[in-house]
Amino acid sequence: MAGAARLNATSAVLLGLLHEGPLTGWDLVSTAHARFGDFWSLTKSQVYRELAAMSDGGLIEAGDTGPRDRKPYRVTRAGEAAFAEWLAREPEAESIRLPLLLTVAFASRLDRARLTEILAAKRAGHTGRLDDYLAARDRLRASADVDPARLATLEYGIRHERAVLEWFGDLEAILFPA
Amino acid sequence: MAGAARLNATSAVLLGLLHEGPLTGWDLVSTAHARFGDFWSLTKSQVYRELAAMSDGGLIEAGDTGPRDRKPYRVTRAGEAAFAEWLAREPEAESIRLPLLLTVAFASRLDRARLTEILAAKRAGHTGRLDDYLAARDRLRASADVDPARLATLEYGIRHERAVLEWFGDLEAILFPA
DNA sequence: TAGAACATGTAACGGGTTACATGATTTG
DNA sequence: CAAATCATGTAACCCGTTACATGTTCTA
Repeated sequence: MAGAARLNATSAVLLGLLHEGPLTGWDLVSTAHARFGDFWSLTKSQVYRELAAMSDGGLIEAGDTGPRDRKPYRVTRAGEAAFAEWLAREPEAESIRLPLLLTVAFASRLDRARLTEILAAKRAGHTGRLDDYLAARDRLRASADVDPARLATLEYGIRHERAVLEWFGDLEAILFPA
Repeated sequence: MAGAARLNATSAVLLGLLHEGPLTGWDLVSTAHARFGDFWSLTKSQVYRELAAMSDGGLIEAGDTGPRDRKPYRVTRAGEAAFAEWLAREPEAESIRLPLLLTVAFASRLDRARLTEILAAKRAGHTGRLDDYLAARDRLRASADVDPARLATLEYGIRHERAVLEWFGDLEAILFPA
């Protein structure tokens, strides 16, 4: 029965997507990547593993196998309950792991030219991502049915990237004061 | 010889700290927490595990055991080389995992009052963290020997927190357009 | 002298990543 | 008919977290 092992965030994401209709593992991978990839990554190994576990736990059920072994899953009542409980809980603290800041923290031990190179590359990456987010926002706003939740998460990305880019702008001045 | 298994970021952090002089596992835990905790967390289990592994790999060496079984480690030549190589590499992409954004992404399935509650709590947390960072920056600037690298990482935190707080300010308007 | 802080570690688990393995269907 | 894409999954590893286990030294 219910007491099922606490849902982890990755399964919860999958369960949440399945609330919109049956999907196969493959669909879940691509949908999750498109919708949440910017702030929650997952791999197909995880997806198939969690689907198997949730199926065992009675949170989802597989429907009839279609062409190419497509196996659509749908949420059960127990799954709906588990998801509702997960969604209403206090969200975990974000786990922060920023490899670039480690490099910066040890900047004094790094050749300055190499450091500049690394920073330029990272900066370009963030610029590109900001552009992507802005373009996505434009597209979203222009579309018929704007999904406010998607707009909200996109907006997070935009503000974050802008902040990071501002930081890059001041970084050399901070690291190498006159 | 060298070909030693690629250094992971957590060992690299420890190695980097050991470049400033011998430290015990205990010292490393507290120093790493103080210096990098804002963007790279680690636990003592990891520290003792990585110290053992690096010692096996010849990257560090234990000195004489002191009182309370204090066991100071120091970096070897091989360790210096491994760290230098690690530091000059292209930093990994940041792994992003923001549980709050999952909650926001599924906001439409969540009771609005509960959502507001969750957002308020998270927002307060970010406000507190920003205050901490600002205070730390003041202290750092006032100190005799300002460490530019520490200032740079702190500055990242400050800009990030400000951006997040701005986002919170607009969030309800985005999620619940008039 | 009791409790806090110091100090070391192990064991077990959870979950993210990568590599491996296989085959079906579509499309050019 | 070849190549790309679709589609499923397993195995092994790495590493972060939590709980467990033990003992020492300082300090109030």
